[in-house]
Amino acid sequence: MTEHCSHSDLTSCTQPSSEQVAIFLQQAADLCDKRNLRFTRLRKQVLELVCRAEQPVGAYHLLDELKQSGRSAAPPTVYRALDFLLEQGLVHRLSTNNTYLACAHPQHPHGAVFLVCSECGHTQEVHNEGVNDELDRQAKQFDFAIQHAAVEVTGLCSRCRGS
Amino acid sequence: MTEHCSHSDLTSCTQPSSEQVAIFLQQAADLCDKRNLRFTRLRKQVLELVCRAEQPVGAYHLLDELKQSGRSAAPPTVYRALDFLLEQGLVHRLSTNNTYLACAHPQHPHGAVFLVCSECGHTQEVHNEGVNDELDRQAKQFDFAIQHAAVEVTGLCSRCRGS
DNA sequence: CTATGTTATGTTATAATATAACATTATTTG
DNA sequence: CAAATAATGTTATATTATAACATAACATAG
Ligand SMILES: [Zn+2]
Ligand SMILES: [Zn+2]
Ligand SMILES: [Zn+2]
Ligand SMILES: [Zn+2]
Repeated sequence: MTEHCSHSDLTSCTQPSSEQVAIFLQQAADLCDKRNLRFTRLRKQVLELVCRAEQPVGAYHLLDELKQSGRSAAPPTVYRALDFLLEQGLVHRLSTNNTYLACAHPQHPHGAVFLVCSECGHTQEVHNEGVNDELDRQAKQFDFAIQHAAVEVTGLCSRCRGS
Repeated sequence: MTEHCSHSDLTSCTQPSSEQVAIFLQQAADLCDKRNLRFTRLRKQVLELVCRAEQPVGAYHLLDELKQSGRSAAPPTVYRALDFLLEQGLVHRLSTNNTYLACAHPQHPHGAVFLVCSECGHTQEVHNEGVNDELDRQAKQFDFAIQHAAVEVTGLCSRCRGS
């Protein structure tokens, strides 16, 4: 049904093993190669930081990490890298809390639903065709051409409810 | 099916007639009364500005308008009023473009879908039970307790596509 | 392998959005 | 009225993001 994806067992790229991160970065490199785009050291570094984060991270958090790594970095450094990664579908941006997270399935474009815990920040990326179909239907009814759907659900994860 | 609502003919409170605005403000006053909350002059003024706006407006735009009206105003002035109106369900906040718009159906709480034109800014509030049901189902599957769902669809309205 | 154009990054400054903290005023309640 | 509570005023600052221009790295043609 979908093409092979090393992350097919994951609903999110957060908290992956080192090996999973390595595979993810290689996939990103391949994808950029295929599109004749440069997967530069900076872009790779930012993607790795996003990928290794336990939760979606803010741009200035990434900036701090870049600086700590010894690299010269200012806000445009990280925002430009993030913009590139967003355009290529390698990361998502959560507008409800201004954070970024690695995409669980960068191979194919998709509308995603994010379940964002307001307590611990843990965020689950899920792909829900029912929601997408319903939004498509709704858009058609209003003669509206969808460019991007941000579906961000805030609430409490099971762990934070202790249940 | 739903209780009476003077806005039942509207999918959004933007671009209403003066009379519709007046009715809306009266409803807001009644609602605050019922909840034993103060619908102060500032809160009323901010709600009216949001309601009269042709499109969702930013906080600093509202701030400018407040200043122009002669009132002493600083950022907290408008953010506090907006926070109150948000809590009471009288306005919505769009996190994708940091704007605020009057709620089309403040009488009953609801999950809403917003169709936001990226060209002209025109925004349609629609209530889609299919989306809500699907999100509820998805949340249950992950044992996730929804607090708020932000469903913001960016795209081009029919007018901006010239079709 | 240079010259030249293009893409990416460095750097400084600033814009846009939002909140903290504390003083003052208005409103409610006893 | 006095005391408590709620709302607003005021100043400063935090957070998020972009503009503008300089430099460096890379690609491609001659
Ligand atoms: Zn994704
Ligand atoms: Zn949690
Ligand atoms: Zn509404
Ligand atoms: Zn439009």
